[in-house]
Amino acid sequence: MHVNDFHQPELGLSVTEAARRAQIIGATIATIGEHGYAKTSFARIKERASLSSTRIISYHFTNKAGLMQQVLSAVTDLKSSFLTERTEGVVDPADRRGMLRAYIESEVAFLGAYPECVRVMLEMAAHADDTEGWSMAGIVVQQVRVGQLARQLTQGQREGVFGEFAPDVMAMSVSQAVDGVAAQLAADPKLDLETYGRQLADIFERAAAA
Amino acid sequence: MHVNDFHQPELGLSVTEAARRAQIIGATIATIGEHGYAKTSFARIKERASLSSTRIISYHFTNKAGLMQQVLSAVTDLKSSFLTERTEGVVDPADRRGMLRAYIESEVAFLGAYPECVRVMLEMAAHADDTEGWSMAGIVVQQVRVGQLARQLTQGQREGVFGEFAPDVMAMSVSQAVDGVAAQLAADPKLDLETYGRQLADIFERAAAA
Amino acid sequence: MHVNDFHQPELGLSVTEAARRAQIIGATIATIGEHGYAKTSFARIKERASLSSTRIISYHFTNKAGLMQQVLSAVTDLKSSFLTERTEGVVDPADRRGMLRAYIESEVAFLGAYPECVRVMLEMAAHADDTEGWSMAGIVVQQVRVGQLARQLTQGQREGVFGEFAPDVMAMSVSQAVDGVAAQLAADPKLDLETYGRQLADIFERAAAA
Amino acid sequence: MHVNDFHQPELGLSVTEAARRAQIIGATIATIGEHGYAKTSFARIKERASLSSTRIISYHFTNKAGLMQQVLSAVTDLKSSFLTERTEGVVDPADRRGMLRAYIESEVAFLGAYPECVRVMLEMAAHADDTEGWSMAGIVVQQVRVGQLARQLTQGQREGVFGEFAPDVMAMSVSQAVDGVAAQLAADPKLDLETYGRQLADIFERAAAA
DNA sequence: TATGAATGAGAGTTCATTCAT
DNA sequence: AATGAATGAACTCTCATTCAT
Repeated sequence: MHVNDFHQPELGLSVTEAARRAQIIGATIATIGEHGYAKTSFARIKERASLSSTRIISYHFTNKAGLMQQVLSAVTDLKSSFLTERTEGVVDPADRRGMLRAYIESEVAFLGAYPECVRVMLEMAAHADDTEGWSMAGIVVQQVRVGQLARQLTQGQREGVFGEFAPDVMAMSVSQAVDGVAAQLAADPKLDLETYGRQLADIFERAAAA
Repeated sequence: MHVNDFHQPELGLSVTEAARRAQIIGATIATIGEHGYAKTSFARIKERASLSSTRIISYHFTNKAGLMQQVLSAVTDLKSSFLTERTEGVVDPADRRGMLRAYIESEVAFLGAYPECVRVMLEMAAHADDTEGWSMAGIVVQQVRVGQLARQLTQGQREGVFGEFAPDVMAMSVSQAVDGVAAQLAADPKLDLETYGRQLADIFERAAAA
Repeated sequence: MHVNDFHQPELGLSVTEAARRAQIIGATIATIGEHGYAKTSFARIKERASLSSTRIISYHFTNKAGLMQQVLSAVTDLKSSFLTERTEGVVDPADRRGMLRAYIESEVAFLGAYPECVRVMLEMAAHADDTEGWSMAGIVVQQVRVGQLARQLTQGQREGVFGEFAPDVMAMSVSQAVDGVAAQLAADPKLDLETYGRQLADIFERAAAA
Repeated sequence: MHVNDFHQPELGLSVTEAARRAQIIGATIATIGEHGYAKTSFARIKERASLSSTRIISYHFTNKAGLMQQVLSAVTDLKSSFLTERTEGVVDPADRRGMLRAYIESEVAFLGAYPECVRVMLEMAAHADDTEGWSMAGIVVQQVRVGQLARQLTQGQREGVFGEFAPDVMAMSVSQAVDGVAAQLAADPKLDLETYGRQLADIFERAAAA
């Protein structure tokens, strides 16, 4: 799956509902990625998608909230399919240490693969309260992931693989550290993410070690 | 020094330049704290400060950017004086482990003492590119702090107090984890910050240990 | 073609894009004509065009600059078509003396026919630097005309029809004299333009004579 | 007399009423000269004169109109003294042809000597109706001069020195041509004014010749 | 499936001026 | 001779949305 799945249809042709929506969503992602959420207006999206008027956006989506909601799910879906594709079958779910490392490294890898989407998620989380009417259901997915990580950690402690620490605090720290890489990457796009991911995993492996 | 130093003078009275500015800055902080940066307009600030018109804000500050700049320094100053007051003389600078713990715990303590200010700093960092023309000098101060932490860690490694890890990655993780607490606190204001701070320090102490 | 091509549609009716634009442009011309450029605000235009709000102006034109640009071309077009209509075929282009006279008299005639438009051109030239972003392409058209006149004069000199003088200085003087008539007319609307034009042509004919 | 008679007193020192007024008037002239009348606000004048607040301008002048009035007389006085100084005793008032040439050449010379002042006069004439309440008494002076020229021309015709033409039309043309040089000079500051003035005088001399 | 036309609300900013002292 | 503080009015422009067809 590629982010470029959201893109311009042949110009002038009438397009199916679905394609138009995808096109607009794609343009919105690109716009947020470049200018940030706050400067992402219908007008700007219109330009990026080469639409004749903003009216067509209002037509396909009930609301700005509605559009954003869909943008969020698109990005979230992309991420979760990326992660399952990358993790599934690779690591033994019973291997707690391996799961921790896999969590960190795959998150960092996603960052490298779709920095634009990461920016979008961060921006949307930061502006969650902008318009009333769009729940952060997508963001919640993230929190679920953090919750899962916490549970894995707790389990690992019971099994004696991990030492003593507050599992939820550790999970939060891991999650935050990963988010921090995004900022780092934005500042320096040439950052070596593989190394960075490994070093991050090293750190938290030692922190969690028995 | 308290955040409440910024407050309403008697209504209708003419007030000194400095007092007015402080009042407006205080109202701005409160407004950002409650509604977020994006919804912080002159109109809203006016209401909170019980001013007769927004015009008076434009009178005392060259710009919206100018106002925000000053808000940022106010908050930054408050934080740095809080931290020095709390850390100075308490910990031996040569005690690397102690410094790491002190860093984390004092940051978390600040969070508990001035949650509003933390919100402001986060919001402003997120909207740094909103209006061109206001440098994020204040935010840079933060980055300086992270840099100092990284140097402390490196030094500790040379002295054999700390183990092997990438100091800058560790420093970033610590900083991010601390920021994460802010979100945590916003979600659950009854969060026991002292415990949380200790647990966080524990985690990173183990991660850094020789 | 008449300036009154720009005018009010029935009130309250929805109108085509083109008609609205023409209406707004017309109202703008009238407003500049009456109050001058500096006092021509969207609000005043709105009133003259009987619009419900100034918002509709921003809707149809990207900018104030954009509107003014279009006003300028409207007026310029009007003038150039007036002039060609009046000069074309009437004077033999090889008759240099006749061309000089035709230039002066037709310019003065335009002044009489569309004093409002002349005011607009003068005002806009005077405020060319008001808002950055609108090139004075229309004004340049004027300069082109002066350039053409200069060339005609030079040619006439070569042919021995005209005497010795600096052609560009002469052309500038002619052009300026014509502009001066506008002010004269504004001060005394009953001024006999035909006579005035003839006298002006007489003067420059003698000045240019061999 | 120099335009720089209007200028900054020693900073910080209390200054006499007259000096302050001159300083402000000088700053206003400079500001109009550089930015044009429309962009000449109290704020801009304040900056150029290095005043602490615009309030001081309101203090020394009843009005914006009042200030402009005085600016106008300052400039007008400067010009008329320049002209008398240059013309007086040089040309025999009975020498009509000489007077015509002197008129043109001295006006052009003034232009070269004080381009800033010329800009001011042109700008002010163009915005004569900006603020109600300031008569263009100064501009009228100009018109008086044109009137005098017209009378000289008429007299010259009676004496047989000049040919047949409408004296007021000729006078207006001369006056306008001279103003045109200002624009020319603004476009190309290296323009050779002496030559230009002579050529202009040549043209009108021929136009007026018997 | 898509448009054309319009809209109300609100934004920040600049302006010359005035009431005090 | 000068200031500090404040002000009301007007400005252009952007926003997401809606009524028609």
